[in-house]
Amino acid sequence: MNLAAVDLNLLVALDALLREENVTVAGQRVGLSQPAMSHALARLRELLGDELLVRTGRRMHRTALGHQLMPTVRRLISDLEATLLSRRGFEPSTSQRRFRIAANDHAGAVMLPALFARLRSAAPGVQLDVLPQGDGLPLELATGELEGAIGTFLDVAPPLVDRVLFREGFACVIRRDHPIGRLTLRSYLELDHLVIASPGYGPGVVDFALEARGLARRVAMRVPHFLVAPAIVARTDLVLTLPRRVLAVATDRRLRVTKPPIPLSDFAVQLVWHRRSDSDAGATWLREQIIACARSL
DNA sequence: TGCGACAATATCTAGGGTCG
DNA sequence: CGACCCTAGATATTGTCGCA
Repeated sequence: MNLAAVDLNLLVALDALLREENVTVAGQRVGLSQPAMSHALARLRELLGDELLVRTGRRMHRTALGHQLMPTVRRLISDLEATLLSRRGFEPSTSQRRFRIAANDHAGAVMLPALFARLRSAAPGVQLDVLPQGDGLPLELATGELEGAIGTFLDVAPPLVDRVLFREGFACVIRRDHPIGRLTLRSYLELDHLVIASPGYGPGVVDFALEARGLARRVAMRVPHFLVAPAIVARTDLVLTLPRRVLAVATDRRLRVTKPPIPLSDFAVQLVWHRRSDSDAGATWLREQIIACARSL
């Protein structure tokens, strides 16, 4: 294949097609109409001698080759983006760039209000997309899909880089008119617990601390997001152990906040990024904003 | 069976390259 | 510099599939 004879714009179309598995959406993503994208797909099929996407009912699915090409194509596109963006530099006041970061519930609620205010003031044109943390986080960072991730990460290894934004401790919460008096270790174990089953923080630390003393708590309910948890505690006899800073954003007058009746080690909230984005002036600027924001917490 | 969603196709247009 | 050609993208339309 003669590379000079290949329209490298097709690489952009291929990237969008493989990621979206949808011709219409892929077209919207790169600013083409559906027929134009369909035409690009036809040219790619001709060029590569493979269907790349096959229709199954109403959906399109990647072929084996499509699946195999996807990470390579993504890496090529994102390397190109990073190269061009870093050469251009980054001007916050005029930038229209869209940044994407992942954040868990806790980090998001604690960091995002201040971060967004900071971005709005310094860079009114930039857009910030915050996505949930999925299993594919390392790949998303490596391919430039995400500029960074905020949360608790136990094993960060090169080429990923991390920086501790702040350390977080725990508090216990029960409803203000709860019949139980002081929250002692004994009453803590007698009560039913509400657990926030969000990965990366909280429950694990509590359970390990209890287990080290040969104790265990009784979990009556699990919720995926901590923002609903205080409202549930306010109307039930459940006890909730949660990161302390959460209470600053989810305050409820019906709640009584106490110290946990057992010592719980605090945990780090980190910013993680891929080394490749060190050469991306915009991503570097965004990281500086996040770090400055954490410092002001 | 009709409708909506989405991919593919037909046809037209505009922009860029080549050549005389 | 103008005529011509090629190609990508747009609009309009058709085909296919799933669902109520």
